[in-house]
Amino acid sequence: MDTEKAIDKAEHNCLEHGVKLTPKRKSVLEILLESKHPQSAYEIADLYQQKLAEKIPAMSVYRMLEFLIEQGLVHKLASTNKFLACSHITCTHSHKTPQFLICDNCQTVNEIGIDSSLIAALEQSISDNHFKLSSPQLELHGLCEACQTN
Amino acid sequence: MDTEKAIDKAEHNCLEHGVKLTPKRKSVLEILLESKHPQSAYEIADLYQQKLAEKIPAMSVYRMLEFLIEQGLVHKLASTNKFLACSHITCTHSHKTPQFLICDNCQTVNEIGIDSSLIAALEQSISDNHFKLSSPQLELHGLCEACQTN
DNA sequence: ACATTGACGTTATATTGTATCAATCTTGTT
DNA sequence: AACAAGATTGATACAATATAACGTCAATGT
Repeated sequence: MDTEKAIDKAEHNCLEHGVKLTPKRKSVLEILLESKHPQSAYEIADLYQQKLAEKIPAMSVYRMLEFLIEQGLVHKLASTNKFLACSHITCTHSHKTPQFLICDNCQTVNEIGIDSSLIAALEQSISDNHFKLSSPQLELHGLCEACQTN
Repeated sequence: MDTEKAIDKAEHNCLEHGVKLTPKRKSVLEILLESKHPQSAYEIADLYQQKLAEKIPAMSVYRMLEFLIEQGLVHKLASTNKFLACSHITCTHSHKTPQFLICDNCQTVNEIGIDSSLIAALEQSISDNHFKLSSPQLELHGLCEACQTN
């Protein structure tokens, strides 16, 4: 994944929405783009300090993550309390239900695109229960290809 | 939902599996069965104290929850860090993928049974990504029927 | 220039969860 | 009954995650 391209896209995106991708916000996004695995807010604070030789309060990291999540640039994994850059930042297609395959062994996460007809069927099944989905996000735990063979 | 019947079933269940549903574990399960909403571990500790006029350490609550989850009697909602009794304790059919519709307004949770062919398709889509699911659990946030109209 | 707003810092505190070791209770066996 | 072994629970400490409240400063528009 091309970090630079993603950052460009993110900046463009923020401009369009009339919000600011400040240097610190950008750094946090960069850190997540360069991370192989999802990171906790405190881990991000550590990485920030390593990378920029400057301390950052966890409180600030949470605020920046909140911003990035609002802009759809970052996702939070509720099941692990960690954060990761949206892997579709550079895509043109509109974002829908994010779906994550989380490897419980090596922690890598695959943000997949489940067949949209499947999602539609799922949503139908849900609306049959008279329920109105807000932002569906599927987090599925298991083992990735590499970890299955070990 | 009939608490007593569920407790009976749970006891039977534990007997079959050669594990013990101790009085405290039973109390924790009762508390969840009688709760309208999912509860955090610390909330359960408070309810326990109210109900039994006896303090219980949070650590113990966590252990009892762990036990109850292992027995499939309780679920943990990863997205909210709360616990709830499985609403299918008294059912005879085998338990599969638990799926929760969580109302973000009133906190009620509906444990639904999504069409099994749908789940099968979802799992197919996942195995197409060379991923091996461990215990799929879907947590879907939104608004329940009652809260949509308000 | 001035007021307003947003971004960020600072501190404190709440909430959720785990590690560790001691005490107690069960159970099976002798 | 007496004992050993294991499971259960208590007690204490602490780690990890998250939010609240308030202050400062800079950017922005009027």
